[in-house]
Amino acid sequence: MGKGYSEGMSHSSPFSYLDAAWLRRPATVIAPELLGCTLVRRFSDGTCYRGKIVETEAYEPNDPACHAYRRRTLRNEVMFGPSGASYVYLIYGVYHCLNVVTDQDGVPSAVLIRALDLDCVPPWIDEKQRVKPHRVAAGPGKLCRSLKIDRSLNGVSLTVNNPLWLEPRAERFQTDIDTGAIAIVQTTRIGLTQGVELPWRWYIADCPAVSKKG
DNA sequence: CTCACGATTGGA
DNA sequence: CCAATCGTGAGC
Repeated sequence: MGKGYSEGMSHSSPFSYLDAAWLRRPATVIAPELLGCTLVRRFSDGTCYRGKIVETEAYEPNDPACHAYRRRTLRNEVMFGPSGASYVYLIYGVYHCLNVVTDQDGVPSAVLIRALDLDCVPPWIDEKQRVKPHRVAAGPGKLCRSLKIDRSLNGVSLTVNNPLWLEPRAERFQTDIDTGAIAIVQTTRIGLTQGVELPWRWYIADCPAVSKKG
């Protein structure tokens, strides 16, 4: 079995990242493949925080739960654009959610990043959250809060040294997937009122950083 | 132009 | 179980 990540990476390590070509496929294909990959958050001072993606959901055209289901609007604009951009929106007037825009230009689709296993807890995280470090980014809203992701990052290109980008699976993680040492679970999405039956949520089994339910 | 509601979360 | 909190967009 091959690595599965040679395509779409602009260069070999250490500066490789998941580029627009790699992301130019259906969200339901990308979502499970993003598990084990790394989300990097880079601040203007150069500081970077990394988190392993442990839970994702796919949103596609003709999917009633997709923000772009009805029509193109100001908010969902970026979902209609080319792959490799971020789609960040405000939910319940309180939290932000981060998506990765996927598929061909003109095909509105995205993968929601629902949970991360952070490499370290950022200093601005309050004492209360620190008690359970691997729960700090367990959930799409918490994830954005932990990495200071808001709508100012909507539509940014996910390329190295930008505020956000994605890095491929570590070799060890891929091996563990191939041997079955690590299992991926597929189930229905969370918190929806439409498209509830579609099994488009994926997460790493037995991972403490995965958001509740399922 | 209005207003009901949401891909959530944490506290009662 | 329920409130917080506000941008969005469907419908009038």
